[in-house]
Amino acid sequence: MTEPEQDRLTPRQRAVLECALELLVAGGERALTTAGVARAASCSKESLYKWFGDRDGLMAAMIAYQASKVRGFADDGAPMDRERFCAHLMGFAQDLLEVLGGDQSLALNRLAIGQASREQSRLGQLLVAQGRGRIDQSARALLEAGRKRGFIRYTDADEAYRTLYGLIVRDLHVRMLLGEEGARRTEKFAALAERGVEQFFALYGARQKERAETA
Amino acid sequence: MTEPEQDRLTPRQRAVLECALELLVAGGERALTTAGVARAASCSKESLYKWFGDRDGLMAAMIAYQASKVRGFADDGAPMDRERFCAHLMGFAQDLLEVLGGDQSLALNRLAIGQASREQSRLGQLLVAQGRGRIDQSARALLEAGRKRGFIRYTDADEAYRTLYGLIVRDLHVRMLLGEEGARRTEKFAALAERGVEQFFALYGARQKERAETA
DNA sequence: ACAGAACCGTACGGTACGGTACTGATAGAG
DNA sequence: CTCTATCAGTACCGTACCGTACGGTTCTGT
Repeated sequence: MTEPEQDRLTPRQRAVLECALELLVAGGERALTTAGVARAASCSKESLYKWFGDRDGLMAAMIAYQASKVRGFADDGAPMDRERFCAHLMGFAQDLLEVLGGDQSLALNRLAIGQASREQSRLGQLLVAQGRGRIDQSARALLEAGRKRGFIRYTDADEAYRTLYGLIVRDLHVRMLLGEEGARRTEKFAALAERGVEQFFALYGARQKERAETA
Repeated sequence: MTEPEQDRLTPRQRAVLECALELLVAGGERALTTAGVARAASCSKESLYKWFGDRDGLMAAMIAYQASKVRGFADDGAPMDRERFCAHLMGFAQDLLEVLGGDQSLALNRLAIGQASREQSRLGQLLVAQGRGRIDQSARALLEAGRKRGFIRYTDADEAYRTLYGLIVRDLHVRMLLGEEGARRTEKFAALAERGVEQFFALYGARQKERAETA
């Protein structure tokens, strides 16, 4: 838990998880069989059970492994004008859309959602905590950096972030999860990101006077 | 297709679909077996296959049937002041959250998302078209009624509606689909709806002068 | 009353998968 | 060289489920 999941895995195990992810992306949960993973990764089923316990353990390891790839934004305290802050927000928005619309993210979210009804399975919690948690933290740091410099105003950081998220993503994530064809037009992500950030500034942007004070 | 799905179904068949929905809600897709549905609904498997073709046909019928329950808003041209329009929007927002957070909606969305990877299955498309289509149409009618009366302004109705949706739902739908505990606090839906509508007015509300002109 | 259809309950074939056990190969240590 | 630990590959078992078939029962129209 405390140490990164990657350090607990040998390179061989990581390669196996990569193969499992490819399988999941290609064919959904039905294709994620223990025999199929073993065959695709050229390892024995016995090793799978030795390393990951059971099929649920394998799926959990896949989620944790994939989440460990996500890297975030950290406020380095460097000077940043309003242009750069806006560009950072736009970059975050586009990254968010591209992550959510990525093959592996969609496949893992579908997997976790499909398992959400089973009471004993905690894949959903795991995905939210490991995957989304990092993105959220990154975005919160970015918002806080903008607030400290007077570009935006809010009292509740969580509220502001969720609004930003809603303005960027809207119902696109669920539509992509449902497999709607028109939802994954990645070439439109930039325009969607720009509009979302504009609307966010309209709601949370500091006024001219306040901006002038801090400038 | 053209006629409502309810008319194509006998009361017996609707009762069977209700039982199947209960089963799905209780235990997820794993619990939705043909034998289980037959046992729960006190009908034979043979009848299931006679009525719905196969298991996929049964699931599609469940989605269409559930979608046929949704009723929408129709602009009757009645006089409506700004207060009533705002109340209508709030009602829509809260209804939306309650529908999306309902047991049966979550179960069916999980089912459709779980099947989304299978190429030949079109449950996702069906759910979007049948279920969400009605909600969208209702909301668009409501927004257009408000625009005609000068309470809100927009050029792209679709864009405005998607913004409203994003401000209301944010990432709540996916979090509920993933089974996150804190996401389904239904007692907070009213507050969420109010905040979303307020922010929507901040973005799309007509200005005082324009409102005065049309009053 | 009676024929035919619809239907319930159950049983069965075929298939697929999760998990376990076994065998042989390989590589490093002493 | 030998011993040991690890792992790939395979065979196997129990279970679950889809789809079909069949006997018996209820409903319906004449």
